Amino acid sequence: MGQPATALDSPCTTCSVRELGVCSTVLSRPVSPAASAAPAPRQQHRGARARQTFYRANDAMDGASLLCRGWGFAFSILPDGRRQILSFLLPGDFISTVGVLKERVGVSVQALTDVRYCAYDRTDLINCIRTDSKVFDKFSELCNAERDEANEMVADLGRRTADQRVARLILSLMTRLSVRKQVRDNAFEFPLRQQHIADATGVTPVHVSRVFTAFRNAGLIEIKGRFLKVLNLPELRRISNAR
Amino acid sequence: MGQPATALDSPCTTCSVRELGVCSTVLSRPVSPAASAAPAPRQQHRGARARQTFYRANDAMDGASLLCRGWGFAFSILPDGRRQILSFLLPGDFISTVGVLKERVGVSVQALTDVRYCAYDRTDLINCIRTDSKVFDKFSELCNAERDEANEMVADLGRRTADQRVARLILSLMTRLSVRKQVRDNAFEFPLRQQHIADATGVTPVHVSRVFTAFRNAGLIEIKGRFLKVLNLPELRRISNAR
DNA sequence: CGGAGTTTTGATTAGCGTCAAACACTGTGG
DNA sequence: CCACAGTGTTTGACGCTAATCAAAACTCCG
Repeated sequence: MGQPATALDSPCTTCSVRELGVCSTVLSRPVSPAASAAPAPRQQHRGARARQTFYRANDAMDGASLLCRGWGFAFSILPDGRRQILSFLLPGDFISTVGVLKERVGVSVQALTDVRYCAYDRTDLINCIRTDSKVFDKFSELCNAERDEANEMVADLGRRTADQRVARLILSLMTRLSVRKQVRDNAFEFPLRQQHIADATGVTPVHVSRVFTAFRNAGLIEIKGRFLKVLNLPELRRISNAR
Repeated sequence: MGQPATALDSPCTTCSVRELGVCSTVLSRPVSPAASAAPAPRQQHRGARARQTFYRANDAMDGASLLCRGWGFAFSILPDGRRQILSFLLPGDFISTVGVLKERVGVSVQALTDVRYCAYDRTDLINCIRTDSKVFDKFSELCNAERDEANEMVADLGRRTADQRVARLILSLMTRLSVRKQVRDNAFEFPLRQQHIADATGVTPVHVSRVFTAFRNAGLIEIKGRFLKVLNLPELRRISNAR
């Protein structure tokens, strides 16, 4: 509900340039020759404070958004009020890929840290996707990747133990951050509360604490400040696939 | 591995006409005037016997397929061999919507009953999607629906009890069949074995049996032959959302 | 230093898995 | 028509995973 601070509304110099990975680069600068007909979609930067829910399920989204800075997560709320986190969003991620195509989506999005995101004009964006075959391909690829992740998540929740799910979440975040060059020495920023992990892996916060304690005692991970360090990567990998 | 019987290879008169719902109609006959430039994608009908796995994870798919007749399911196999069913496929469903765009997908597809499906040429189909805005919209809509279902499934597996998941699966199938006019008097074809339900809901077959027994004893459902009848719809709905 | 949010720990219990055996259903060949 | 095999379902006994409840400890910030 609260308005983002003015500092967060200022232009974002990093967005659409390099750091966000391929998708934003492709979108902001049409790369194929045939694309000159389609101008880059109009964009507008916005910010949100940590803990702020900046998209609500079934609210009209005025545009398709790309996360520029900070972490977020997409979630849905069950009728009884419990929360299921569907995905964590890292810089460069679209806030729901298929949401690009649709005004109203059934998920909400909350900022985990202070974030900045870039809202593209939907019409422009769809136009761009349809006109530029490179963008079309890129976009299909993103849809596929998102679907693959959703399938992975279904398999995890349906078939794996709490230990495995937590291990896989850690590894999955590490891999994604690694692509973004944000892992050094097996350590990376980790702004998640145990409640978030619980809501993503389908267990209770209490049990997440026990799993973490077990992992720590086994010398697998170390958490200091808002950083997580993997101390025994092979073993964590083994656990994540075990059984 | 076995070749489908010749009867299954004969032309499918129902496909692409009416019964499959909007998607095939749109795809087989471009509806918007602007679409005359894009011919309907080439298509080829094929069949598979019940239990046959007719697409294997990461095999090259020669085309994007639409299920014409019979039931199937998409699944993935965990490293330890266990199976997670990702979705049940009913006549008119695309076999993985995003798979339309990609040659190799990470899921396998098996026939639940004898099936007939229609393989569209991928290049033609993508062309059609890009050229005809109605098809593009329809396709986006299908992607969105598929993503919504995946999200629902994540929430179910992460947050609901076995009773709820089974109830929701039954209701979800009933709703989808209802749209296809294949529900009469709250009863519908039900070719699933309890093993399938177990693999879809993330429980064991033994427990599925217990849930079914409980539902039967409570006068909620009745299973005869390969048909399922819902006897107390409001109560089944209540259970599916309870807690 | 106070207070809210978060994590840890312990005790108990519910839900579901595992194992094993019995039972039912269907189609096959004699 | 029956025997039999193969597949699928039901039932019981028991054990383990993770939920629940409750309290204490710890952290972060004002």
